[in-house]
Amino acid sequence: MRVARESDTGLRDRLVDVGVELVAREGVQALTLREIARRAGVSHGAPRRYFPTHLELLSAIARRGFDELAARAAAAEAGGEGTARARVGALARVYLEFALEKRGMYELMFRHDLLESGHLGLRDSSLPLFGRLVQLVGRVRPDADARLVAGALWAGLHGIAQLWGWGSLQLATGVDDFAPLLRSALDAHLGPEGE
Amino acid sequence: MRVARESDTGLRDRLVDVGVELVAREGVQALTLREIARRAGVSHGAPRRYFPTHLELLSAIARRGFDELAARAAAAEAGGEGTARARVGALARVYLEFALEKRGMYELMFRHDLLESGHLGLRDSSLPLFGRLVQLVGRVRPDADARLVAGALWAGLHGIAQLWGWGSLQLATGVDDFAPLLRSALDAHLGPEGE
DNA sequence: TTCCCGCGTAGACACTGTCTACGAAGGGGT
DNA sequence: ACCCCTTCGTAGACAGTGTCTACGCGGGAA
Repeated sequence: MRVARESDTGLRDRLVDVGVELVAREGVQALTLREIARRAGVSHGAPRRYFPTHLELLSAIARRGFDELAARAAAAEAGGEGTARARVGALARVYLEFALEKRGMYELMFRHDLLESGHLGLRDSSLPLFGRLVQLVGRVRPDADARLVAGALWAGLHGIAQLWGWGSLQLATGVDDFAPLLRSALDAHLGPEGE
Repeated sequence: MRVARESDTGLRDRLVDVGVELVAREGVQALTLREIARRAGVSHGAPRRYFPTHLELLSAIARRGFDELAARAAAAEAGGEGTARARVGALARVYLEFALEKRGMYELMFRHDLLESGHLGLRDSSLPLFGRLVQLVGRVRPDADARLVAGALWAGLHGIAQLWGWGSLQLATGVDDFAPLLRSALDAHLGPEGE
């Protein structure tokens, strides 16, 4: 049996670490199997023992992203007071900030062609998050179908993240800050701020 | 000089034709330079004379998508009567139907990493379309900043197209038809249907 | 005829992901 | 103490990719 020393993280985790670092620094297209192996200091065949396929390694990297997003959302909710409306706003802001701050990772997380078909991150991390959103939306707008409104709101956030992320919305709308767009989306789906 | 016979489309157009056909049939990942050349019946080096780089060929293919989307939108508007609200709804429906009917093409059109950095399609085809959307939105909601509302609405449509396109929204919301989501988004940004 | 030039061919190169055979290292059972 | 055996990483092959370069064919122009 192999004894695990304290600083011995194991190759599996090291590969994912390298991937997270790499996608943050150079983007999705840099996440080559061989490049990750190189930066981890092992041969190009080594990852195969832990990740039978390139997609599985990418999926493991993406899961880190989903986990961090969930953690950020949890942290935002931990400072617990405020109206439901304000909480949705905080959640949305966290979401957009994550997407725009960690662009490469966000892109990876939503590149379904690069991830295992199981939609890993969604079921494990995003669904609870979406459930929480539904819950809050239901409290803000008891009149409407909360899942529908939450779904449309999520789509709006995703669209803003994506389109803003590479400049289309700046070009189209002429604004240079995404906050007004976020406010517009929130007002639209939840009603104006003052309730 | 070379005489152009009637059935002689020229290799350049034939390559783009093959690409459009291929992306519709097999998806973005099938749009290999060599595969396109193969299906066009030429050697793998031939495309290079017309498209110095793979990205330029993909961009030419994507432009066809932008053009068709613009054409569909124009056709929808040609049947000219109806309130501004109804026109926005028609435009939105056209957009979503295009995105979900021609999934591969839509994916290509918004894969900025595969397109020339000039964002060709946007400036030439999408921007006029967006301008028209702004115009209509301004008529529906004279109170608000039309560009902001139109931007948020476009983001919502894009998000629905993307997330619905690979099943996330179905999974999250539990519905199996995107029409309610579209209606929810339209109602949110434009106010309920009955004006 | 002879030249030239547009157009496509064919091979090389570095790179990718996957597969397979191999070797080093170390603990457990006898 | 010895051997075996499992674990883990190495190294090479293979088919495929995008790009680059040298080459040849073929038809209009001089």
